[in-house]
Formats: sequence, C-alpha cells, structure tokens
Amino acid sequence: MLTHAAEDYLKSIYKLQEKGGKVSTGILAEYLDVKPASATGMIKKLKTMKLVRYERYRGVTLTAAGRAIALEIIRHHRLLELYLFKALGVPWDGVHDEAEKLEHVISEDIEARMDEFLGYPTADPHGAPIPDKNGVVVQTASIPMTDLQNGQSCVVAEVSDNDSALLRHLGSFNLYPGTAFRVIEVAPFEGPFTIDIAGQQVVIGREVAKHVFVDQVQDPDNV
Amino acid sequence: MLTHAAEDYLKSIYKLQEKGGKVSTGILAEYLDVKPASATGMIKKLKTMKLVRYERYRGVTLTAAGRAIALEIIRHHRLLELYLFKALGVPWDGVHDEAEKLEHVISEDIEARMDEFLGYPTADPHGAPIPDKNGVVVQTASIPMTDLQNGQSCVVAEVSDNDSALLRHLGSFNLYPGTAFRVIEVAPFEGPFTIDIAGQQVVIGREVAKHVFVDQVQDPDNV
DNA sequence: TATATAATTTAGGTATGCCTAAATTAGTTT
DNA sequence: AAACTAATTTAGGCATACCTAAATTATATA
Repeated sequence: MLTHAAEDYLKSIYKLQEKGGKVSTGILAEYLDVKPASATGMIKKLKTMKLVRYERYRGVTLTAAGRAIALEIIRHHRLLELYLFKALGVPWDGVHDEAEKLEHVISEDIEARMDEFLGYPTADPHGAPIPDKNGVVVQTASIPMTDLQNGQSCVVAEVSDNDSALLRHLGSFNLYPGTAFRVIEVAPFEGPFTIDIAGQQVVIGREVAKHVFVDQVQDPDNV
Repeated sequence: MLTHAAEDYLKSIYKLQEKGGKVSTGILAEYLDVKPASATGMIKKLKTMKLVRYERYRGVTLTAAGRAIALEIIRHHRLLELYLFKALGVPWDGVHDEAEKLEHVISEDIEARMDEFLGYPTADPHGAPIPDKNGVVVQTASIPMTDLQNGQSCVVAEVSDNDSALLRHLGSFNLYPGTAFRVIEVAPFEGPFTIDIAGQQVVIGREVAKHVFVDQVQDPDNV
C-alpha cells in the first residue's frame, strides 16, 4: 500500500497534468504546499515504484499505473463529497476538507456502498466529474465564466472546490452547478460581471468568475 | 493535535484499565501488537503531554485529560460502527476494521451529524456502550456467558468486536445483542454450552462463550 | 540472602516525509 | 561566449514511530 503522502502526490500530478502536460517540480511543490526539495524526493520514490516517468530538470508525468491510482483517489474524494453532502447534510463548502482526509482511508467496499446509495452519480457537489470504477472520466467542454460575453446565457457546470469562503460566496447567489444565468454586462478593463440569476441581478468579480465554469452557452439571438 | 498512534495508545490504555487498574508496559505492547520497548517510548511521550501517569516498572494510568481523549476516540469508533452498519449496510463483522481507520480522521461535525442521524444511540452493533458528547459512559452489569448455569435464561448484551470470524460465527446462530436464549446444558470439564435460541438448539464452545456477555439472567424457577 | 527468571528500559538503528542551505543545471540575456 | 537568473537537485537534519539487542530492575525461588 501507498502512503497518504504518495497518494496526494499522484493526485496532484494528475490534476496538474490535465492542464499542461509535464509537471515541473516547482509547480507540484507549490500546489502541495511543500518545498521543491521535498517534491524531488517523493518523485524519485514514485519513480522507483514505476508510478511516474521522470527525468531530472525535465518534469514528471504519470505512468498508467500511477494514473490508475490517482483516479482511484479522486473517485474516493468526489464520491465522499457527494455522500457527505447528500447523506449527512454537510454544507457544500465543508465537504472538500472532510473528503481530503477520508479519501485515503475508506475501503473499496465503502466506496461501492456509497456509490450504490448515491445511484452511481457522475458529478460531485461542485460539478467535478466522478471517475467510474474503471477510472473512466467523463470530460465536459465547460469554459471559464471569464470567457463569456454580454447577453450570453449558460448553465453553471463546475466550480473550484478547495476554497470554502469562495463556495459560501457563490452559494449566497445560488450559483451552484445546474444554475442557469445570463450575462447582463461585462464591465470594461477586466471589470466585474453583472448577471441575471432567476430574475435577480448580481455582480460577480473577476477573481470569483475565474473559478466558475459554464456549459450550454447561447448567444442572445438564439434565444 | 495528537498522532493516530498516540490516540490508539490512549484508547488501549483506557480499555485495559477498565479491567484491572494500572496497565503494564508488556500488556499494553501485546494488546497493540508492538514491542515493549516501543510502548515505553510512547508512554514517555504521553507523560510529557500530561495524558498519562507513569512510573517506570510501575505501569501506566490515564489522567483526566488522557481519559477524555480516549473516550472521544472510542465514541468515534462506536458511532462509526453503528453508522456504517445502519446507513451503509456494512455487515457487523466488517464495521470494526473500517471504524478503526476512520475514527482518527472524522471531524466533530461529522460525529455530531452521525449521532443525529442515528437518533443519539447508546450502543454499537456489538452492544458496546457509546460514550456521550461529554464522555459519560453507561456501564452495564453484564456477565460473561461462561458464568451461566444449566437452565438459566438471559439476553445477549455485548460481544467482542475485534474478531470478524468470531462475529460471523455468532451471526450464523443469530447471537446478536438483544437475542434471548436459555442454557440447556453445560457440558462438564470446561465443555461447550448447549443453548436454545428461539426454539433452535445450538452448541457454543467455551472459547466462543468467553466473548459473549449477557444480561437479565433468570433462574429456571423464576420463569 | 543469593540467584534465577521475567518484565522493563536503554541504546542504537530503520523508514517516512518533511525541512533548510548549498551546489548544480538550464535557459536567457547581453 | 560569458554572465546572470531561475529552477532544480543534493546534502545534511529533524520528528514520528517502529524495530532489535543489551542492560537493568523487580520479583519469585531455593
């Protein structure tokens, strides 16, 4: 069995690899809030286990075996988030931190029972896809909210899950995955977005909008 | 925060203290499947944290602070066992091992939510009492099944929870907490018990009977 | 009381996973 | 090409939590 730390490294390499191929030691260390020297050490250990490909100064990528483990941990995490949300009523800004601890500890049996209880779900409370038992992830074509133009309509697909204050903020606008809204105005010079959610006008700053991803974008004339 | 290992030591000291006052290093080491030298080391660490009283060669006992932590962990464990059993349908011979890992990881918030879901229960699936939020444990006056005599009737109060093969065996006889039975015969020379459970006669060996505790014992003439 | 036995402690070692500081390498600029 | 900067690696340390082997202490026996 892997250590919890090793599992966290694999998970992080997977996520960073998603957006940008090879992962540098420095980026990985920053993401994990660890010094680069520590990341180097763990990467070497993972290499001897054949879970990553690695050449010094050249970055790291997951092998098939490493990817499988990363997806298993991500599956645990997202199933746990949804389970805690639905079965125990943990607020959506609280589930991430709990899942972060539990993901390394639950058995495959518990995983399967939660999956069944939840009806084999495909997304967690933040809209992130839940890999299936075989590690298959449904990738969506969501775009960041910051790419939206005046007048466009869309549906929230996913929001970042790791900042609980941000999640509370989004929750106060009812900006959950599945929520539809229309862009009323994009203020110039990197300004905020004014949007219409179910008849309510709200203003969303750019820093917040960066963490919201949307689907089914429609231009005003298509409506 | 304490390490998981330290929490396990406190929990074990508590349990061993229950039946026999001061706990020797050797007994504790054996219980935790660790060498005596390792136990000595941890005991010293716990002493500097004022969680145990300890004099070399004289055994160890919990301070009030240590006891509070031990009870907190035991509460986590037993609530988890019951929760996994009732909410996720984990079989009663499987809940112990899962809870053993989860008990160190769940938050007070999750604890409270499970407690509420379960209706503030007082016993786990093996009949062991669940300490309340303030660390108050309801002690029962159960006696070991091996103390029973011919003809006596009783109700199962509690069974040992850490041997899953034993639990499956007991389950095959429906010997759960709450189950009533009557002793038909105690074979001489430390022999097995023949009992009547709901009209079915079953034979229980002494090694098994040692792990079953009963309540409400009634002699035949009282019936 | 001396000695044997059992329990316990001390001493020294291993692996994990982090750290800081110094050395090295890669890549860019002049 | 030399020099500088940024990224990365190496080297050496620390804490946790375990281990084995040797030394010590307590207790029972002769």
